[in-house]
Amino acid sequence: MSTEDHTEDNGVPAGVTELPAAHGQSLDQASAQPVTASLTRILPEATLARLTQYLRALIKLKASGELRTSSGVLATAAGVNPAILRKDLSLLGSYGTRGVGYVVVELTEHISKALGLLQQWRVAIIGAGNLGRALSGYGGFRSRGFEIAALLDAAPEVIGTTVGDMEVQDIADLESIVQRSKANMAVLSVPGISAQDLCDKLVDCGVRSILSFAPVVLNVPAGVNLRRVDLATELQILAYHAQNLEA
Amino acid sequence: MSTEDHTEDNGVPAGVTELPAAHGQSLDQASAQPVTASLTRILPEATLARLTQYLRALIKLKASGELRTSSGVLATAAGVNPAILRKDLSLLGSYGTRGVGYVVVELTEHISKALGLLQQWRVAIIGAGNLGRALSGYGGFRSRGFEIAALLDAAPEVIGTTVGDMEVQDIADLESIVQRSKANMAVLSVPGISAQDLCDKLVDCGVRSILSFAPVVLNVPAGVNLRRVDLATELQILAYHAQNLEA
DNA sequence: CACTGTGAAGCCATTCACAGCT
DNA sequence: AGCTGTGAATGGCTTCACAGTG
Repeated sequence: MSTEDHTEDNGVPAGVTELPAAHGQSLDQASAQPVTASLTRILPEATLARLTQYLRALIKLKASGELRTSSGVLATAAGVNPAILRKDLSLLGSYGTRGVGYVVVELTEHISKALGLLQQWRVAIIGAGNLGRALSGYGGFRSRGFEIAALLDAAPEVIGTTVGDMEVQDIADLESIVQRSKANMAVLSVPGISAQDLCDKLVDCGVRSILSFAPVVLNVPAGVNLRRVDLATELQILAYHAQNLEA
Repeated sequence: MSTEDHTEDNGVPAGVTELPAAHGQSLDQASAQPVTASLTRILPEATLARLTQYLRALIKLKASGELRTSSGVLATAAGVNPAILRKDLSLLGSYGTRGVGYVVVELTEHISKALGLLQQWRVAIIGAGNLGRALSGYGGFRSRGFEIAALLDAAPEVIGTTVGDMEVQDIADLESIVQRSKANMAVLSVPGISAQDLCDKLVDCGVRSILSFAPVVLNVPAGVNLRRVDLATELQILAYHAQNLEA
């Protein structure tokens, strides 16, 4: 219905974390890594953001028929420098061949596995305003293992309408809907004023990973992953740089 | 028309930068800062993100009638620790009073000034899909010095319709519209496939600050500010942490 | 010979702890 | 007495440069 909703592939970085996280393990860097070792240990946040970019770049390369690639090519495609790409990948294990490079499909799989994209994630979208609708129609999710499990809103005139192929359900039934739909992630695209309350409810019914677009500081118990994207913040940071560019 | 579009105040951090920027000045930390010194010198990206949070917290405090505050209170409201808040503020100058704290309105102004929010920014939104519409209706922008200057799209059935109080204009006329509307910032909420082309056009007609939601790596000449927010990346990072939380 | 994998160096950001004011 | 402002210490991430290897 319009130009947008960048349904395609490739893209880019983002947020500051927010994970009060108390990851169980304290040791990483175990001595032996017998290759293809399943558990990847803790990856730095910055590395994670870049891995998603490599993944996009790889998918593009595969689509254009490339079988192999190198840190130089991949780095350019992902907009980073080759050294850090190699360092990032080395944190996952040694999946390249010296003097040659990386096998596209192989590397794609290793990164997907490390990121946890081999399992299907079910996302409940809380708030069916424009942002919520944009998200529920965003092709980039479905194509990467994220299934929209439910779409909720509080406004009577919105509840019961359909967005894409999803019916908007009543936010009042959040707990039962989340349980029934087996959602294990949630996106909060609601006004700041209701965000904390809904966040608490999500946590109560077992959701441990939440992406919030609400412009408020949210408190979550340890063990819950919270990421926030703040649109006004983005523009403000841009304004700062714009101001400083002016002669 | 629904629950979302968090029109209110407070909110949170976000993105990884992307500024190939070749900021003129190399010196900062000049010796004397005669207070209220106009030019703030380069602020670290991480500090910028937090400053926007402090600003939100301050606006809330003001709204609830507080005249003064302290690093402890503000830090809690912004979700950071007091030490880094003080360090951040000290980069702007010494606007607090030892033993007392900060005057809310005064600090608000200093931060606004540092961020470049005292001038009016005019934002062209490129792409009037759900995301573009969500952004153009986002109250948090207008209330912070960001005026929506224009809303463009390519789809014939969308051009000419109104969104809020804005008429959607034809993206084919981008150059003239940007010039006439005096837009000095742009938001790209278009499909990845058209993003680079539109980005180039924006740069051509003088826009030097761009916030992109398109899931592609964009190339811009030095001197242009580009920030990117990638929704799929956010979920993927969350997936990683979710996977690692699972016992 | 080309390209990966990685120790070491360098840089940036956060935290600590306390001196300096009011 | 209390809270700011900041040097010093710490920790994490990035870049460098090269040894290792097919």
